[in-house]
Amino acid sequence: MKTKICQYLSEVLSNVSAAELEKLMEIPPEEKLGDYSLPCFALGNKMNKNPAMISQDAAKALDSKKDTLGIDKAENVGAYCNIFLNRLMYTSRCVQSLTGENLGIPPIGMGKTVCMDYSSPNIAKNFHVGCLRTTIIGNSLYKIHDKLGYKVVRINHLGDWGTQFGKLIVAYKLWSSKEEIEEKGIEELLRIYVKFNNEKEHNPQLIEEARNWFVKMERDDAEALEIWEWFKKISMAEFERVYDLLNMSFDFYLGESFYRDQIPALVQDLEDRHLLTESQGAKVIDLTEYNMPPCLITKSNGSSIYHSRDIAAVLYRKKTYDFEKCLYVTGLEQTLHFKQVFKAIEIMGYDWAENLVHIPYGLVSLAGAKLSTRRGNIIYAEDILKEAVERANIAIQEKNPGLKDKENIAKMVGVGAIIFHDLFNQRIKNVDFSWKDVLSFEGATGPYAQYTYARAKSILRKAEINVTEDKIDYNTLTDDRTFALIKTLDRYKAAVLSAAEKYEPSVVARYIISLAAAFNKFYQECPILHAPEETKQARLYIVNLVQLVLKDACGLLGIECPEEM
RNA sequence: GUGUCCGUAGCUCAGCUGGAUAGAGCAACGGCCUUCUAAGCCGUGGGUCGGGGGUUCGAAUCCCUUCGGGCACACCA
Repeated sequence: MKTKICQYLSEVLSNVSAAELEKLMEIPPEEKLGDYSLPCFALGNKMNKNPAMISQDAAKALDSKKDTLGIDKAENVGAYCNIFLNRLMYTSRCVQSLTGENLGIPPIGMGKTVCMDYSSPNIAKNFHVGCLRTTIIGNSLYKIHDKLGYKVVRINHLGDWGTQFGKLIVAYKLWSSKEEIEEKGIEELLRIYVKFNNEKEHNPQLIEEARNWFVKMERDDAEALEIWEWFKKISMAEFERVYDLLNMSFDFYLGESFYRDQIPALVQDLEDRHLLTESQGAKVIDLTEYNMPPCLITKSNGSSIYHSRDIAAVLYRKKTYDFEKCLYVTGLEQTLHFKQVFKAIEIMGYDWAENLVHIPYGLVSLAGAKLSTRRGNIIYAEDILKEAVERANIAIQEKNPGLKDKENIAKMVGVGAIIFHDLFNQRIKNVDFSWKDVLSFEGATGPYAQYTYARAKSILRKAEINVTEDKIDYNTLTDDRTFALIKTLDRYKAAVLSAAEKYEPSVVARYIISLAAAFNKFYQECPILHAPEETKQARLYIVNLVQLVLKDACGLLGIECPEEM
């Protein structure tokens, strides 16, 4: 509709293309100013004419063609040409689009592969709030890309290689035992890891031993690898519990260790390309001409480091999956790291370096202080999720004690609240963790969206009829509330596309809230089951669309919607 | 110090590819359950968009500068 209007206007107004007009066209701040508006100020210069006159001409021209363009009226206010859409035409077009394939969302990613590296927790450390963010954001971006037709390869790049395992081995030998670790699991691993970090302050020799153990690991020392495998197994069990709670999964668990045998070839390759320089015994890629610190490839003791492992990993992924894009969802603090890695790929001569995208998110703090395992300033993902489910249980007990399948619904609601809370704000924002905020079920929250869905579903159940699109009398859908709701439904496609373009799930989360709010207003003012037959059928059809879009959109965030709550 | 991100209502944030009186949610206060789930809806109060310049017909939005805060700056990941 908008396109048609702009096309026509470009014919009437001289010297402006339809595309330019479409870019200028905006949605007025207030409903009574119309559905679309064309500010003509910028056209003034271009056409060497008074903007108000242009606007007047545009309005006049549109008015004369209103039937074919699907508008009710166009009026000139100042230098704005305000356009009021014909609600009948707009509504039917929008409803038809949503009735079509995939809720009208275009498969722009068809035939393209995207690799995603996210979650990637560190072995031997608990899965905490920070890990929760990359997991939830990454999962949502996966769902969004999947929706758009991309083939997504989800890779959990576990932090399962590196000097920290040398530290753990040293700590294990000094302060723990097989029995203690078998008994207490990850808690014990964490205890000795913390102890190591405290002890090394006054005993620098420890860190040297740890590095040596890591060198042994890289040389396939049997004892070292056996201990490492064991620690990894213990950690994975905990991670799996969290992923199960979240109902999230991966295509591959390919941790850093997976690439260890590819490092020598990488070093040789870099050597051949004359990109490596020796610096203090280490091999580095010098990046001073790009205004960056050097990119470390091997340490002075010969062992690999996260830069080299990330480079090896992306080369492997390109070779194996031939990705269109490779996305990395990690904390903001790793920005420089990825800039270096991407630059290294670029100067190795790979033009696909520009398709590597770091998707950073802000830091999580607690009571204003940095999260720190050592100071006990830490919150575990599992605890948050369980607490939220517990709160949801209590809420159900209060609000709907007769509900069936309470346990499952409490899980959906509690986990939904956590996921939504993590996705509602732009990912770049730092968050200070607050139990009160995270466990809120009112206002702009996951449970609000789920509740709205349940309300819609409840109506459809009670209606006991199935309305088809051809039965709708669009004349019954032209009131302000309903029209506002339909206009909101119409924004779904744009929201999904924008979220994908910006790698920003919050766009979808915000959209969900606006749709839920529009529906709840509609619900309040427009009776559905008690409306006259024609109106009832048409409204039921809209309720059905709302329900479909809500569920679909929540799905893009990784949130499940219960049929009742 | 260098780089980078953030600064909008009491709190948490939208808006930032420039446009009409700056929007939500929470918190506060006041209404609405004999009608489709009150985890809802309606209303009231609350803002020199960190400060200062500049560009523009027009700046929360773009540029410069300044202040405040976060993060990063090779042998941890």
